[in-house]
Amino acid sequence: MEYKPLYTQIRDQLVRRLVEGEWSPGMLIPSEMELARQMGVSQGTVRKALDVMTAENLLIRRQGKGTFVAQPEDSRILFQFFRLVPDNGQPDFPRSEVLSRTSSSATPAEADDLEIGAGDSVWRIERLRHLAEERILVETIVLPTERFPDFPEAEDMPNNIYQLFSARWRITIAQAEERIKAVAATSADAALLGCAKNWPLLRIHRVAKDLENKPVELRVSRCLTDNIHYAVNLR
Amino acid sequence: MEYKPLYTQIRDQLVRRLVEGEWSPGMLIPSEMELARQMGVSQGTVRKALDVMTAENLLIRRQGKGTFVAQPEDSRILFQFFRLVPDNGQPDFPRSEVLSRTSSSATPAEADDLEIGAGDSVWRIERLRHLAEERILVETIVLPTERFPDFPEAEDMPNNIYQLFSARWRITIAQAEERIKAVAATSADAALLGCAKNWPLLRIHRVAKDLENKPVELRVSRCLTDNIHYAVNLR
DNA sequence: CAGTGGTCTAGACCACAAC
DNA sequence: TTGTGGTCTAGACCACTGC
Repeated sequence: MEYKPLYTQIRDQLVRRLVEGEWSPGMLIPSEMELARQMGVSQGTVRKALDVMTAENLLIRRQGKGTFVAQPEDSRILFQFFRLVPDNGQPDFPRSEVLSRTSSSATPAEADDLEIGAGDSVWRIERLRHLAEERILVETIVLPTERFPDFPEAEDMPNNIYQLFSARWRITIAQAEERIKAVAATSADAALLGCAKNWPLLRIHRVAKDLENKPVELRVSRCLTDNIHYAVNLR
Repeated sequence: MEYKPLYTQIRDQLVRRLVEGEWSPGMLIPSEMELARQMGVSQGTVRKALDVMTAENLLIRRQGKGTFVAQPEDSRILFQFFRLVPDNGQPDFPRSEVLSRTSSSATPAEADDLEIGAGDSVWRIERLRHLAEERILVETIVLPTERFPDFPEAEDMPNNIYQLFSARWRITIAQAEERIKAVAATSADAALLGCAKNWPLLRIHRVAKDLENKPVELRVSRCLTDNIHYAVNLR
């Protein structure tokens, strides 16, 4: 019972040090040898823990240079959470236009997704996103007020909102679960996206989680997929 | 240039032995020690190769028992290529009803996806699939005749068509790429699915590839997502 | 009990980057 | 040249399985 290999214990200790802010995104962490000395295990065990964390996209290792904390700007993980690509052409990152930011209370469904109490205070952000001058999606982002104090005063929201989470609240998005459906455009969405009412849209319901696997963000996107698609690789 | 670590060379040799049918799905392969002796490397190098193949879902390892070739029926990989789950309730495997099987020639787009010549002969299968008595999707499967001789004489198609590929033509589906869009139901699809014309459907365009990464199957599914969704986990 | 994979260690050498 | 991660080896012990 409860048996955990040494390397996963080492991994958990290292994640703990990340969560507590000992190392920030982009920083060089100590070498394998140094960590092995600090933690009293062999270099091979540290290596296995680091390999696991690299597979989890938490670290980036460079031969000859060292091991670095991954950051949302790293090209390797830029598209980790953005799977919409043009049917013809290269993947590109969309620019965003904030339509509104309001404070309200969580619906029961939202509270369930975010694992907070029904009626708890949340921020609600509406964004319209463009890819190469085309409107491609409108999305609603719901954030628990408790995890994101002072949100309205935040500087202008960057394209990649997870950069802001990281820089301002030290929150790293490590994982997300998406549920995808096809839905008919509402009048409101149709007006924003410039399509006909009832036009088929891809609805992406995302719950994003932090390093400790606790839900941090709920996001529902409605996408026009006339010239783009959602790409998935099954292995 | 062209440098490949020893363990990837070992992995490639083992995949070769799989492709050539030395070991069949479900079979026990030799132990790490035995393979190390056969191939003239250390047990650790074999282990790394086996770990890679396990991560690729090609092998299943059981402590105390040995290493086995993965088979399409293994519960772990049953849902590897089927991501549609009910909004409420447990994942389940759909039953299938074949609507038609015909022989025709590949359109240019199909030929491109399958990496065959335009106009090459293909089989075309239409299926309607049900989940818990509900019609959930209609799909068109396109297979190159060259890879699947005698297809029409094949015994009744099982629910899981990849079992048939494996058992009858020794073809293992190792990977698939899916492109997802929202589309409006055509009259034909609406009639088959029992929904209104122009009702929003999830369109899944899949190219499935074998162990050597060559395209084997093209499949386009149109799904009713009123009570189910397509689940994705981003890490 | 013997045999398997799983973990852990220790040390060697290689490839790469920075100085 | 020095230090890093990447690969490879060899051997020890543990946990699980089946006899």
